[in-house]
Amino acid sequence: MAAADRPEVIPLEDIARMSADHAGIDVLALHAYNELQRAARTVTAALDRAAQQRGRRLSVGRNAVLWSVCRFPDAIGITPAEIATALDVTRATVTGLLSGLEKDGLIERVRSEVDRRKTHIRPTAKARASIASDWPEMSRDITRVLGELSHEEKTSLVAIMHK
Amino acid sequence: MAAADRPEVIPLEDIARMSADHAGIDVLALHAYNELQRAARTVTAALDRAAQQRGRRLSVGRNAVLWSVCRFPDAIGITPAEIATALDVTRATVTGLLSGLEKDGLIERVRSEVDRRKTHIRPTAKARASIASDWPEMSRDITRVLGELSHEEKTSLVAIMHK
DNA sequence: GGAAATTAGTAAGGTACCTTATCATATGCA
DNA sequence: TGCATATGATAAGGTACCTTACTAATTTCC
Repeated sequence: MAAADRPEVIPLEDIARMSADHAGIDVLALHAYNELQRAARTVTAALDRAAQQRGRRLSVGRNAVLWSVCRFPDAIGITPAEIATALDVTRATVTGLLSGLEKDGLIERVRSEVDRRKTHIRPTAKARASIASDWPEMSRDITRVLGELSHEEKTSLVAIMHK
Repeated sequence: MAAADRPEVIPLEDIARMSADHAGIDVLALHAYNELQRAARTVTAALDRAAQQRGRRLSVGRNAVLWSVCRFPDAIGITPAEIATALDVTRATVTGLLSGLEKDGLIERVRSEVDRRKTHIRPTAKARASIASDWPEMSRDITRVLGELSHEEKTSLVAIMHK
């Protein structure tokens, strides 16, 4: 296959042509959907590649949970149900992800004194160390992968999370 | 759990606080990463839910392939290797996805006359019918899920696919 | 003509994620 | 006091995706 024959990853704007071909279809929306999925997959792959060299790599799910956990003041600790709400998955899913993190020694479960049904999740010292060593590189990788435009990036974020 | 205790899905901007807590870490980048993954998952779930009511639902992978196929003039037909390049997966993966689409009668494989190693992939009449009936609803769903801002949406797209 | 490269496909396997259904425990309220 | 509800955990399963390694056919280039 000659280089000239190879299509650009996304041909710049045959969106217009497709819109003409398929009247009544929001081609831009479909394009957005496909790009969103591809971006998510590609970034994950790039992160895996980068992380492989220095060993550890948190899965997407575990990273999301740890991220939720670390967004809160340690003194309190978020609960699994709250994480489930934030991530829009079932509590069962969160339980599984937390168990993985706990086995790795990254979080600890502390039964609530106030409401004994609840468990407060807190990052461990190991998690803090891990974060201190991994997140800077990870954020550097992400920044490199996502390229420029932390400005529009933020815009993008806000728009997407608005949904 | 009282409503007041429940954290917003994404607390508006404790990003600043996290940035202060974790010097040297691009918190915005990590946030972008997590949001990207969550958005991809949430949109997929929403689409599944919407599509379930009217039956058929193309998986993310098959949709991406069909999307690639339909971006090109029928007369020619894209090749599996080109799809693999566009989607950034191996040819084996594409073969599998194409086989699924072919079994469903949505694409056909046509051996190239020019280079007999190659196969040209073309959407079938059934695919055209399917597209005509499904894509409008799907794009409507996506538009609804992604909310407003086809303007910023496009910006978002361009930024992400720029990576 | 023959070695090297390319293409599509097959085989076999693995990972990560998520779900539903069910429980035991613990609260809250009428 | 007792019923409805919330919480976290467990069990059992399923789906989608992707990979590496290999083969057969074909083309390309020296």
